[in-house]
Amino acid sequence: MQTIRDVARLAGVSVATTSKVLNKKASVRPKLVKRVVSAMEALDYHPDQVARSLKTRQTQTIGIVIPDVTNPFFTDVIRGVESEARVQGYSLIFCDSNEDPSLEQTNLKMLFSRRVDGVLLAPTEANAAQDYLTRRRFPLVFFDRVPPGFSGSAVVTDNLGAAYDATRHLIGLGHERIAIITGRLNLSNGLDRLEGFRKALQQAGLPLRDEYLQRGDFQLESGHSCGLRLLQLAVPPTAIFCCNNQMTLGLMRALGELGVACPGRVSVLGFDDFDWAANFSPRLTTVAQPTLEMGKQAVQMLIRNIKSFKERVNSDEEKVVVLKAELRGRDSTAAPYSG
Amino acid sequence: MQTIRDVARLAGVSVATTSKVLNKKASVRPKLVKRVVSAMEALDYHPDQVARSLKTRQTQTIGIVIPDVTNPFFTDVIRGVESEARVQGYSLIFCDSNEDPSLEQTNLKMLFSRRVDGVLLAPTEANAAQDYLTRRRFPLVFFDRVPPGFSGSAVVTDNLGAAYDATRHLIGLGHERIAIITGRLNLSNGLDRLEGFRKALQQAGLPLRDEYLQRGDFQLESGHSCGLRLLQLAVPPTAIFCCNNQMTLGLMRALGELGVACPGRVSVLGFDDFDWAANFSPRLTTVAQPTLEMGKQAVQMLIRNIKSFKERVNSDEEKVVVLKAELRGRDSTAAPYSG
DNA sequence: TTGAAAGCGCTACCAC
DNA sequence: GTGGTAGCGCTTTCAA
Repeated sequence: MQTIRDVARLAGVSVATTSKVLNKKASVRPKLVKRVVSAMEALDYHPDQVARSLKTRQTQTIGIVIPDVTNPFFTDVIRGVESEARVQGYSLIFCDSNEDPSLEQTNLKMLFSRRVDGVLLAPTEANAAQDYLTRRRFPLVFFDRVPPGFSGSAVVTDNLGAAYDATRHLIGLGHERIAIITGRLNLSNGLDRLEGFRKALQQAGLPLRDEYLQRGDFQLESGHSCGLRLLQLAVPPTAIFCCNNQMTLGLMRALGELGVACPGRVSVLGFDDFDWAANFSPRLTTVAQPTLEMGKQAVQMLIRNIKSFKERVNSDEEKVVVLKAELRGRDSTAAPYSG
Repeated sequence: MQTIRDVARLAGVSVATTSKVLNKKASVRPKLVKRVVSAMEALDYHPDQVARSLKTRQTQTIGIVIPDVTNPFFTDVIRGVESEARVQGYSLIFCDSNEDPSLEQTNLKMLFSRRVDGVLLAPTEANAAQDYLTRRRFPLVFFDRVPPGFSGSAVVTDNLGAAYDATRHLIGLGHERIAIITGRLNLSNGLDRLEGFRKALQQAGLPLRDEYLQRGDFQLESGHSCGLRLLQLAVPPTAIFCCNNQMTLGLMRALGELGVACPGRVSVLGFDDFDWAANFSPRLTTVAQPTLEMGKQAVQMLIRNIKSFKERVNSDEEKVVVLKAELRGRDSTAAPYSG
């Protein structure tokens, strides 16, 4: 492995000068620049980022912790994160917490030990990482979900508004027996979607029966079991609002097993859109979150935080960007069955 | 930020001893160990991995470069990679090459500069990274796909066998007019699937008409356009073998647009399985690759390579592990239409 | 404009 | 069993 000394020697200049050329900072005589550059090429020199990081106290690396790589929502966000990070000169250390708070904690510690400049986190628990933010005042941006009563930096979707609009869509179609399969209710994404649903029902003067509120956990299987329960009710709902993509898939399986037609017998409106939802059968009506945008904005906010952290400016650190979702009407929702 | 000196001072021992406790290597009196450990806790000390890496010349980090995070096949592999890497004490630097060879090159250079201990790569081009492998003799394991004539370390699916079995399935159903939508034909995954298809046809004495061989590029849109072309032929095929998931989705869209029933009018067999395929309508018959296994094995092989690289053992470095795929028969394939 | 040298936090060698 | 210290490759004073 070639070092900066090798380059300096070959170019016949000092290590200091070589470093200056490398970083294009101080002014160096063009003649020397040329010599150094060609020495670098001749030696196929790649500066050691590790050594550089040790000296400069920054790694140009950000960590990202998500609960499930397999969920298309998160991979769509990651796509935005990855490209924005690269453009800004940062690399990404990727961690999957598997929706496990203790693994999340482990990952966070690892990232911290690796001296990442900042962290992007979709937390699994109310206060797991909150800790790190406040105790260490470490650059940390939440995305997708935040703990209730959160104060800090985050990029999220307007879940309440999106759920409200989705429910209005169902009501507008004429549905009166509308059920919901919620996600976990410990964080804003689950909580706000339920809240928006409630608000729309209330405004329309529609009741929310206990048995129409099924608590899921954002995993496929809970969508399946909640769906089964809902569809086998004495008076089943004519429409179901399902709070994320994995559960929607589970719900559709339940429909299939029971031979319940959609949208013939029951309309389904799912939270989260992605390529395959548009070609599901029936083509799914969904709430599409601005995933790419969320990823990009989260990176940008994090980098701003990193900068102000470095300069000990604590002013602008706390804010939440709220992105709008979009309702994509397709074939899984229709007027209620009346026969 | 606390350093090892702070810990040493508080514990009343030397830096050397502290380091020994930290790395559990040399023997230290239990009494001192205790003092050091509690000093670490008191100071909330996190050893600086950057400094450690500089000294030890290893980062305990592996880089992974994939062509598309959004493709469920790759995210499934990543899941296996992530968990195995974590268990083995490695972190993951994640890069998306976006199927762009020059971006792949950039990513590789970045990883190299960051002194990752090794790289996992699903290449986009025949000889892009091959270079790095041979010139630098850097620990590198390919997965999913390798250049034709490849020699080196890799973990791949038995694409030829899987495609052969898939085609046999179609033939067994009674199909004689069988078409294929291929992927890009520059790497083993595209090449071998076509080859397996050809072999099965040939063995059955079935012809492969020119117009039944549609060249796609593994992207959704090519599946769509190839599908359209196939279905509008004067004598359309009764079955289509589609060489990856994204193209299968595109193909299903084409079927939908043209109102062609599946499996009524045409059977579809897609390469790559994942959660949503099983509930697509119709439920898709697919070839399921052992994605998790591929991820795990690739990591294990890479770590073996890293070890032997470190010890300058060049013996066992070149080998290819071939994993078996599994045909999952569902509803998108049936006997040909005969009316 | 250039270069000598200190030092980032850690490990590992070597002397005790 | 313990500790002093050189040095990993780099950046960054500071003096020339």
